[in-house]
Amino acid sequence: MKLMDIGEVCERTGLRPSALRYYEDVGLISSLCRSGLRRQFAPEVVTQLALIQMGKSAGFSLDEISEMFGDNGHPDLPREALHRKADDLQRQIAELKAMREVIKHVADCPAPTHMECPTFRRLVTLAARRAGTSSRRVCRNPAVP
Amino acid sequence: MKLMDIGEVCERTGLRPSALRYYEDVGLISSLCRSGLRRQFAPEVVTQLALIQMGKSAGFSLDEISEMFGDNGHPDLPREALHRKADDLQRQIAELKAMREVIKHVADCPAPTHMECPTFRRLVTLAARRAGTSSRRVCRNPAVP
DNA sequence: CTAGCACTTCAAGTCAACTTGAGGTCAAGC
DNA sequence: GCTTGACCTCAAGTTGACTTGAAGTGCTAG
Repeated sequence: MKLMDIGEVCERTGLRPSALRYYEDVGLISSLCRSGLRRQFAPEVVTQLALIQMGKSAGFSLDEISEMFGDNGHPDLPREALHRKADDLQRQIAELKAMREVIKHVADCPAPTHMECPTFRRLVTLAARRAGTSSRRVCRNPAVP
Repeated sequence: MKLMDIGEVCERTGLRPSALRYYEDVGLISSLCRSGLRRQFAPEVVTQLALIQMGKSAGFSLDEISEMFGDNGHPDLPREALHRKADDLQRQIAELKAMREVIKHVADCPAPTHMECPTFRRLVTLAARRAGTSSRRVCRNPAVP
Protein backbone atom coordinates (compact mmCIF):
# COMPACT_ATOMS: atom_id res chain seq x y z
CA MET A 1 0.00 0.00 0.00
CA LYS A 2 1.26 3.46 -0.79
CA LEU A 3 0.51 7.06 -0.03
CA MET A 4 -3.05 8.19 0.05
CA ASP A 5 -4.89 11.39 -0.86
CA ILE A 6 -7.07 12.91 1.80
CA GLY A 7 -10.12 11.61 -0.01
CA GLU A 8 -9.01 8.03 0.32
CA VAL A 9 -8.33 8.42 4.03
CA CYS A 10 -11.82 9.85 4.38
CA GLU A 11 -13.30 6.85 2.65
CA ARG A 12 -11.44 4.45 4.88
CA THR A 13 -12.23 6.21 8.13
CA GLY A 14 -15.56 7.89 7.57
CA LEU A 15 -14.11 11.24 8.61
CA ARG A 16 -14.45 14.45 6.66
CA PRO A 17 -11.55 16.17 4.99
CA SER A 18 -12.06 19.20 7.20
CA ALA A 19 -11.68 17.00 10.27
CA LEU A 20 -8.44 15.49 8.98
CA ARG A 21 -7.01 18.93 8.24
CA TYR A 22 -8.03 20.02 11.69
CA TYR A 23 -6.31 17.02 13.25
CA GLU A 24 -3.19 17.81 11.32
CA ASP A 25 -3.39 21.42 12.46
CA VAL A 26 -3.51 20.42 16.09
CA GLY A 27 -0.77 17.85 15.63
CA LEU A 28 -2.74 14.65 16.11
CA ILE A 29 -1.73 13.22 12.78
CA SER A 30 0.64 14.27 10.06
CA SER A 31 0.89 13.92 6.34
CA LEU A 32 4.17 12.67 4.95
CA CYS A 33 4.50 15.17 2.14
CA ARG A 34 2.60 16.99 -0.54
CA SER A 35 2.01 16.15 -4.15
CA GLY A 36 1.43 19.60 -5.55
CA LEU A 37 -0.81 21.02 -2.88
CA ARG A 38 -2.32 17.71 -1.90
CA ARG A 39 -1.46 16.05 1.35
CA GLN A 40 -0.17 12.53 1.09
CA PHE A 41 -0.87 10.20 3.99
CA ALA A 42 0.85 6.99 4.98
CA PRO A 43 -1.41 3.96 5.41
CA GLU A 44 -0.76 3.80 9.14
CA VAL A 45 -2.67 7.02 9.60
CA VAL A 46 -5.79 4.93 9.26
CA THR A 47 -4.90 2.99 12.39
CA GLN A 48 -4.05 6.21 14.18
CA LEU A 49 -7.43 7.60 13.25
CA ALA A 50 -9.18 4.47 14.49
CA LEU A 51 -7.44 5.04 17.79
CA ILE A 52 -8.46 8.67 17.82
CA GLN A 53 -12.05 7.74 17.20
CA MET A 54 -11.95 5.22 20.02
CA GLY A 55 -10.50 7.81 22.31
CA LYS A 56 -13.17 10.30 21.40
CA SER A 57 -15.92 7.82 21.97
CA ALA A 58 -14.44 7.13 25.38
CA GLY A 59 -14.84 10.83 26.14
CA PHE A 60 -11.21 11.90 25.89
CA SER A 61 -10.46 15.29 24.44
CA LEU A 62 -8.14 15.55 21.48
CA ASP A 63 -5.55 16.94 23.84
CA GLU A 64 -5.74 13.94 26.09
CA ILE A 65 -5.60 11.63 23.12
CA SER A 66 -2.45 13.22 21.85
CA GLU A 67 -0.92 12.98 25.30
CA MET A 68 -1.75 9.30 25.41
CA PHE A 69 -0.71 8.28 21.93
CA GLY A 70 1.41 11.13 20.66
CA ASP A 71 1.87 11.69 16.98
CA ASN A 72 4.00 8.63 16.58
CA GLY A 73 2.61 6.32 19.15
CA HIS A 74 4.75 7.53 22.06
CA PRO A 75 2.73 8.49 25.05
CA ASP A 76 3.73 11.82 26.56
CA LEU A 77 2.37 10.54 29.81
CA PRO A 78 4.13 8.41 32.42
CA ARG A 79 2.88 4.88 33.04
CA GLU A 80 1.27 5.95 36.23
CA ALA A 81 -0.87 8.59 34.58
CA LEU A 82 -1.95 6.10 31.96
CA HIS A 83 -2.98 3.65 34.63
CA ARG A 84 -5.01 6.41 36.21
CA LYS A 85 -6.77 6.97 32.90
CA ALA A 86 -7.51 3.26 32.73
CA ASP A 87 -8.97 3.41 36.22
CA ASP A 88 -11.09 6.38 35.26
CA LEU A 89 -12.41 4.36 32.39
CA GLN A 90 -13.21 1.52 34.74
CA ARG A 91 -15.28 3.86 36.87
CA GLN A 92 -16.99 5.20 33.84
CA ILE A 93 -17.84 1.72 32.68
CA ALA A 94 -19.51 1.11 36.03
CA GLU A 95 -21.52 4.31 35.64
CA LEU A 96 -22.67 3.36 32.18
CA LYS A 97 -23.78 -0.01 33.44
CA ALA A 98 -25.79 1.71 36.13
CA MET A 99 -27.33 4.04 33.59
CA ARG A 100 -28.23 1.10 31.42
CA GLU A 101 -30.06 -0.50 34.32
CA VAL A 102 -31.95 2.70 35.00
CA ILE A 103 -33.02 3.02 31.39
CA LYS A 104 -34.12 -0.59 31.22
CA HIS A 105 -36.10 -0.08 34.36
CA VAL A 106 -37.75 3.06 33.01
CA ALA A 107 -38.65 1.18 29.86
CA ASP A 108 -40.42 -1.58 31.73
CA CYS A 109 -41.67 -0.25 35.05
CA PRO A 110 -45.38 0.53 35.06
CA ALA A 111 -45.27 3.05 37.90
CA PRO A 112 -47.09 6.26 36.98
CA THR A 113 -44.13 8.47 37.72
CA HIS A 114 -40.70 7.05 38.28
CA MET A 115 -39.96 9.34 41.14
CA GLU A 116 -42.48 7.34 43.12
CA CYS A 117 -41.09 3.94 42.24
CA PRO A 118 -38.81 2.66 44.98
CA THR A 119 -36.75 0.51 42.62
CA PHE A 120 -36.08 3.52 40.46
CA ARG A 121 -35.07 5.66 43.39
CA ARG A 122 -32.80 2.97 44.68
CA LEU A 123 -31.06 2.59 41.31
CA VAL A 124 -30.53 6.31 40.97
CA THR A 125 -29.35 6.90 44.51
CA LEU A 126 -26.95 4.00 44.40
CA ALA A 127 -25.54 5.17 41.12
CA ALA A 128 -25.30 8.75 42.29
CA ARG A 129 -23.27 7.65 45.26
CA ARG A 130 -20.80 5.93 42.97
CA ALA A 131 -20.73 8.68 40.37
CA GLY A 132 -19.66 11.37 42.79
CA THR A 133 -15.99 10.70 42.08
CA SER A 134 -15.73 11.01 38.32
CA SER A 135 -16.83 13.75 36.02
CA ARG A 136 -16.03 12.53 32.55
CA ARG A 137 -18.43 13.17 29.82
CA VAL A 138 -18.92 11.15 26.71
CA CYS A 139 -20.71 12.47 23.73
CA ARG A 140 -22.62 10.39 21.36
CA ASN A 141 -24.51 10.66 18.12
CA PRO A 142 -22.53 13.02 15.99
CA ALA A 143 -24.12 15.62 13.81
CA VAL A 144 -23.65 13.79 10.52
CA PRO A 145 -24.86 16.27 7.96
CA MET B 1 -38.00 18.07 54.27
CA LYS B 2 -39.41 21.19 52.72
CA LEU B 3 -38.76 23.60 49.94
CA MET B 4 -35.23 24.60 49.16
CA ASP B 5 -33.52 27.73 47.89
CA ILE B 6 -31.33 27.36 44.86
CA GLY B 7 -28.27 27.57 47.08
CA GLU B 8 -29.25 24.52 49.03
CA VAL B 9 -29.87 22.51 45.89
CA CYS B 10 -26.41 23.53 44.72
CA GLU B 11 -24.86 22.33 47.94
CA ARG B 12 -26.61 19.00 47.69
CA THR B 13 -25.78 18.39 44.05
CA GLY B 14 -22.52 20.19 43.43
CA LEU B 15 -24.05 22.11 40.55
CA ARG B 16 -23.89 25.85 40.11
CA PRO B 17 -26.88 28.13 40.36
CA SER B 18 -26.41 29.13 36.75
CA ALA B 19 -26.63 25.50 35.70
CA LEU B 20 -29.85 24.99 37.62
CA ARG B 21 -31.39 28.10 36.09
CA TYR B 22 -30.32 26.83 32.72
CA TYR B 23 -31.92 23.44 33.35
CA GLU B 24 -35.10 25.14 34.36
CA ASP B 25 -35.01 27.27 31.24
CA VAL B 26 -34.77 24.25 29.00
CA GLY B 27 -37.44 22.41 30.95
CA LEU B 28 -35.36 19.68 32.57
CA ILE B 29 -36.41 20.59 36.07
CA SER B 30 -38.87 23.01 37.56
CA SER B 31 -39.20 25.02 40.68
CA LEU B 32 -42.46 24.77 42.54
CA CYS B 33 -42.94 28.43 43.21
CA ARG B 34 -41.17 31.62 44.20
CA SER B 35 -40.64 33.21 47.53
CA GLY B 36 -40.22 36.81 46.51
CA LEU B 37 -37.98 36.36 43.51
CA ARG B 38 -36.35 33.23 44.78
CA ARG B 39 -37.06 29.88 43.25
CA GLN B 40 -38.23 27.21 45.65
CA PHE B 41 -37.37 23.64 44.81
CA ALA B 42 -38.96 20.43 46.04
CA PRO B 43 -36.60 17.89 47.58
CA GLU B 44 -37.12 15.41 44.77
CA VAL B 45 -35.33 17.74 42.39
CA VAL B 46 -32.14 16.43 43.96
CA THR B 47 -32.88 12.94 42.70
CA GLN B 48 -33.81 14.31 39.30
CA LEU B 49 -30.49 16.12 39.17
CA ALA B 50 -28.60 12.98 40.13
CA LEU B 51 -30.30 11.30 37.20
CA ILE B 52 -29.39 14.16 34.90
CA GLN B 53 -25.78 13.96 35.97
CA MET B 54 -25.73 10.25 35.30
CA GLY B 55 -27.23 10.80 31.90
CA LYS B 56 -24.64 13.41 31.07
CA SER B 57 -21.81 11.22 32.16
CA ALA B 58 -23.21 8.50 29.93
CA GLY B 59 -22.95 10.92 27.04
CA PHE B 60 -26.59 11.79 26.59
CA SER B 61 -27.47 15.33 25.62
CA LEU B 62 -29.86 17.29 27.80
CA ASP B 63 -32.46 16.81 25.09
CA GLU B 64 -32.11 13.07 25.19
CA ILE B 65 -32.25 13.11 28.95
CA SER B 66 -35.47 15.03 28.97
CA GLU B 67 -36.93 12.64 26.44
CA MET B 68 -35.99 9.72 28.62
CA PHE B 69 -37.04 11.04 31.99
CA GLY B 70 -39.28 13.99 31.21
CA ASP B 71 -39.84 16.69 33.77
CA ASN B 72 -41.88 14.42 35.99
CA GLY B 73 -40.35 11.10 35.39
CA HIS B 74 -42.49 10.16 32.39
CA PRO B 75 -40.45 9.14 29.41
CA ASP B 76 -41.56 10.77 26.18
CA LEU B 77 -40.10 7.82 24.41
CA PRO B 78 -41.74 4.48 23.71
CA ARG B 79 -40.35 1.38 25.39
CA GLU B 80 -38.74 0.30 22.21
CA ALA B 81 -36.71 3.48 21.85
CA LEU B 82 -35.58 3.18 25.43
CA HIS B 83 -34.43 -0.36 24.84
CA ARG B 84 -32.49 0.90 21.86
CA LYS B 85 -30.78 3.44 24.10
CA ALA B 86 -29.91 0.67 26.51
CA ASP B 87 -28.44 -1.34 23.66
CA ASP B 88 -26.43 1.67 22.53
CA LEU B 89 -25.07 1.91 26.02
CA GLN B 90 -24.14 -1.74 25.93
CA ARG B 91 -22.15 -1.17 22.76
CA GLN B 92 -20.51 1.82 24.27
CA ILE B 93 -19.55 -0.15 27.33
CA ALA B 94 -17.82 -2.63 25.07
CA GLU B 95 -15.93 0.18 23.37
CA LEU B 96 -14.80 1.62 26.67
CA LYS B 97 -13.54 -1.76 27.75
CA ALA B 98 -11.55 -2.02 24.54
CA MET B 99 -10.13 1.44 25.10
CA ARG B 100 -9.16 0.51 28.62
CA GLU B 101 -7.24 -2.48 27.31
CA VAL B 102 -5.45 -0.31 24.77
CA ILE B 103 -4.44 2.20 27.41
CA LYS B 104 -3.22 -0.49 29.75
CA HIS B 105 -1.21 -1.95 26.95
CA VAL B 106 0.30 1.40 26.05
CA ALA B 107 1.23 1.90 29.68
CA ASP B 108 3.13 -1.35 29.87
CA CYS B 109 4.36 -2.31 26.42
CA PRO B 110 8.05 -1.59 25.92
CA ALA B 111 7.88 -1.35 22.10
CA PRO B 112 9.57 1.84 20.83
CA THR B 113 6.53 2.98 18.89
CA HIS B 114 3.15 1.40 19.40
CA MET B 115 2.35 1.41 15.73
CA GLU B 116 4.97 -1.30 15.37
CA CYS B 117 3.72 -3.46 18.19
CA PRO B 118 1.52 -6.25 16.88
CA THR B 119 -0.48 -6.56 20.08
CA PHE B 120 -1.28 -2.89 19.93
CA ARG B 121 -2.33 -3.07 16.32
CA ARG B 122 -4.49 -6.07 17.00
CA LEU B 123 -6.25 -4.35 19.89
CA VAL B 124 -6.93 -1.24 17.85
CA THR B 125 -8.07 -3.01 14.73
CA LEU B 126 -10.35 -5.32 16.65
CA ALA B 127 -11.85 -2.41 18.50
CA ALA B 128 -12.22 -0.37 15.33
CA ARG B 129 -14.11 -3.22 13.71
CA ARG B 130 -16.54 -3.27 16.58
CA ALA B 131 -16.87 0.46 16.77
CA GLY B 132 -17.72 0.71 13.08
CA THR B 133 -21.39 0.14 13.82
CA SER B 134 -21.87 3.10 16.09
CA SER B 135 -20.65 6.54 15.23
CA ARG B 136 -19.87 8.81 18.11
CA ARG B 137 -18.28 12.11 18.48
CA VAL B 138 -16.40 14.02 21.03
CA CYS B 139 -17.78 16.17 23.62
CA ARG B 140 -15.55 18.10 25.87
CA ASN B 141 -15.15 17.48 29.50
CA PRO B 142 -17.32 19.59 31.71
CA ALA B 143 -16.24 23.13 32.33
CA VAL B 144 -15.20 23.01 35.97
CA PRO B 145 -13.77 26.45 36.62
C1' DC C 1 -32.51 53.12 58.02
C1' DT C 2 -29.02 51.12 55.94
C1' DA C 3 -25.94 47.38 54.96
C1' DG C 4 -25.32 42.84 53.47
C1' DC C 5 -26.37 38.97 51.38
C1' DA C 6 -28.53 35.61 48.61
C1' DC C 7 -30.96 35.70 45.20
C1' DT C 8 -32.98 37.69 40.43
C1' DT C 9 -32.86 38.85 34.97
C1' DC C 10 -30.86 39.34 30.57
C1' DA C 11 -27.44 39.67 27.15
C1' DA C 12 -23.15 38.41 25.87
C1' DG C 13 -19.12 35.46 26.25
C1' DT C 14 -16.60 30.87 26.28
C1' DC C 15 -14.96 26.34 24.89
C1' DA C 16 -13.84 22.30 21.93
C1' DA C 17 -14.23 20.37 17.72
C1' DC C 18 -15.37 20.98 13.80
C1' DT C 19 -17.93 22.95 9.38
C1' DT C 20 -18.80 26.32 5.88
C1' DG C 21 -17.73 29.45 2.34
C1' DA C 22 -15.13 32.21 -0.66
C1' DG C 23 -11.59 32.26 -3.58
C1' DG C 24 -7.41 29.76 -5.42
C1' DT C 25 -4.31 25.68 -7.44
C1' DC C 26 -3.28 21.88 -10.25
C1' DA C 27 -3.40 17.62 -13.33
C1' DA C 28 -6.14 15.17 -16.54
C1' DG C 29 -9.21 14.73 -20.29
C1' DC C 30 -11.83 16.64 -24.21
C1' DG D 1 -7.25 26.05 -24.55
C1' DC D 2 -10.80 25.03 -21.44
C1' DT D 3 -13.36 22.58 -18.19
C1' DT D 4 -13.81 19.48 -14.38
C1' DG D 5 -12.95 17.67 -10.03
C1' DA D 6 -10.31 17.02 -6.21
C1' DC D 7 -7.75 19.30 -3.55
C1' DC D 8 -5.89 23.81 -1.09
C1' DT D 9 -6.02 28.14 2.54
C1' DC D 10 -7.94 31.18 5.74
C1' DA D 11 -11.45 33.46 8.28
C1' DA D 12 -15.71 33.13 10.18
C1' DG D 13 -19.68 30.47 11.78
C1' DT D 14 -22.00 26.64 14.50
C1' DT D 15 -23.41 23.77 18.50
C1' DG D 16 -24.43 22.54 23.32
C1' DA D 17 -23.95 23.57 27.82
C1' DC D 18 -23.09 26.42 30.40
C1' DT D 19 -20.58 30.97 32.73
C1' DT D 20 -19.92 35.80 33.41
C1' DG D 21 -21.16 40.42 34.35
C1' DA D 22 -23.96 44.25 35.10
C1' DA D 23 -27.75 45.99 37.23
C1' DG D 24 -31.69 45.13 40.24
C1' DT D 25 -34.81 42.93 44.26
C1' DG D 26 -36.12 41.76 48.78
C1' DC D 27 -35.52 39.92 53.51
C1' DT D 28 -32.93 40.27 57.88
C1' DA D 29 -29.90 42.13 61.30
C1' DG D 30 -27.73 45.81 63.56
